[in-house]
Amino acid sequence: MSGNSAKTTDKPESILRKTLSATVESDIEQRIVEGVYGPGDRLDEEELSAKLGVSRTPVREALRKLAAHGLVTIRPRAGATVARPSMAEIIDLFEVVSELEAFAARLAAHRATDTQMRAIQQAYKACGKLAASKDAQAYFDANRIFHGAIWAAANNPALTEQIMSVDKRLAPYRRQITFHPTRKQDSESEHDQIAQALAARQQDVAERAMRDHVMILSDDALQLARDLRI
Amino acid sequence: MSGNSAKTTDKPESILRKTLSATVESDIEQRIVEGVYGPGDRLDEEELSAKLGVSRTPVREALRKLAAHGLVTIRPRAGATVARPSMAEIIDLFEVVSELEAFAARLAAHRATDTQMRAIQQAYKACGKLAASKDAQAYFDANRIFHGAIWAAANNPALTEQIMSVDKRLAPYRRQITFHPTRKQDSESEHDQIAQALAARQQDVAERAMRDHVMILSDDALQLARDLRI
DNA sequence: TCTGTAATTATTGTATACAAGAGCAACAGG
DNA sequence: CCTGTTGCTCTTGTATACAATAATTACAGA
Repeated sequence: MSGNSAKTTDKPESILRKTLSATVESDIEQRIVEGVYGPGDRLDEEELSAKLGVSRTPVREALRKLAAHGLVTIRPRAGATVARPSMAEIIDLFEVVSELEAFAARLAAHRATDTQMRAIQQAYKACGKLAASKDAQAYFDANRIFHGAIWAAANNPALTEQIMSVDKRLAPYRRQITFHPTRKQDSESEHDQIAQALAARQQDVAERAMRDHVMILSDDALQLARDLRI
Repeated sequence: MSGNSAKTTDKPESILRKTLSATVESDIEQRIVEGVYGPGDRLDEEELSAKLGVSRTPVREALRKLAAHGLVTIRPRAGATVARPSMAEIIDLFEVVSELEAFAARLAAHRATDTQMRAIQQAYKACGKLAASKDAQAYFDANRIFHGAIWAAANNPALTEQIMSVDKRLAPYRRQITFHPTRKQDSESEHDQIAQALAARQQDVAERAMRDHVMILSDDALQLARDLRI
């Protein structure tokens, strides 16, 4: 058994043999990331089990896993809620993710295969087209694909995992930004710098551009959060 | 020693209201980090529940949480085992943690309070004293305290959390190194550089020194792993 | 009306029972 | 001797029952 485990592409979401609990987890997670359940919302076990058509047991296990990832807060004997990080925590998380993404960009500049590089450039162009459009959700998704292509090109699955983990926790706050009309254009010029640096395989430039890009996003998110009194 | 583990051992996470599952989790985690259960070892639910004096339910929840942290691998319907990352995955994890620790060092150089700085220097000295000693475990612990003091001085709890998470997964491999006699001396000169840079609040130097320190550790760990055919 | 306390309620934490699939062993056939 | 199949066993996955406690409400007294 220890022989050729080969390349078990250890994807976070890889569900080879579907167990119920796995689908329950991704189901709840999706609702949180998509904003169906917002920060602070109560996650009643019975309610969820009824909604998902399973008993409390798999729901509980899913909630525990999500809590381990920081997406959900569980207070003993007081139930689970969608995590509601304080302003300070949000700042900290953005700081971490900006560093990780910057590192991913550096690695990508160094290690991206030709195929991966093409994927990045393609995702960049797709973003550009949607920047002008009114469809914020489409741009949000395209943006995610662009970043995801860079994470993949870093060729470090553990790094990707870490970034995605932190990113999920920030999803509610990033989402807000996307709906600000001016942000998309600014974001595009930043994406342009990143894409160019990567294409030229300039590690330092790519790293710095990515860090700045995420930090600007962070500033905007925080400003918005402040305005909205989150 | 099946006796009740009412003794709250050294737990970094403060548990306000102790629930059984919480203690079960840290109990299993401790056994993994301390090497009682090594990579690949099977974690039988019934066996653990008997050993810990609880039913399967809390054991299962604990295992799920540990799996979420990457410390345990769960294959559906095939049980849980202590995670056994491939060589490639170990490299990736070291790469991530070196970057995170380097970032923590940078932040610490910038943000450490005087008290925090004193704690770092104190931990550094404690390491130095133990470097010459034969007590590998004591040095291992002192080393952890030194690094922990720097993480704390970065004043970014989210970053500390990430580092600790990755660090736990690497514990079995780091542990090996500590028992290599030459490593301790080398490590000390590296610690010296880090401590000096922090004291002088030189962000760039501290960052680089820490990155190099962890990467050297990584190289040694991998060499050793290779020798031991892990 | 406000406040502190006590009973109540509702939800979580844990244990146990049952169902279902994976792994193993015995065995038949080559 | 090896190999593929078949049935059994053992562990996990899920459901449900019960216990314990946090939150809420009702109420008495100021």
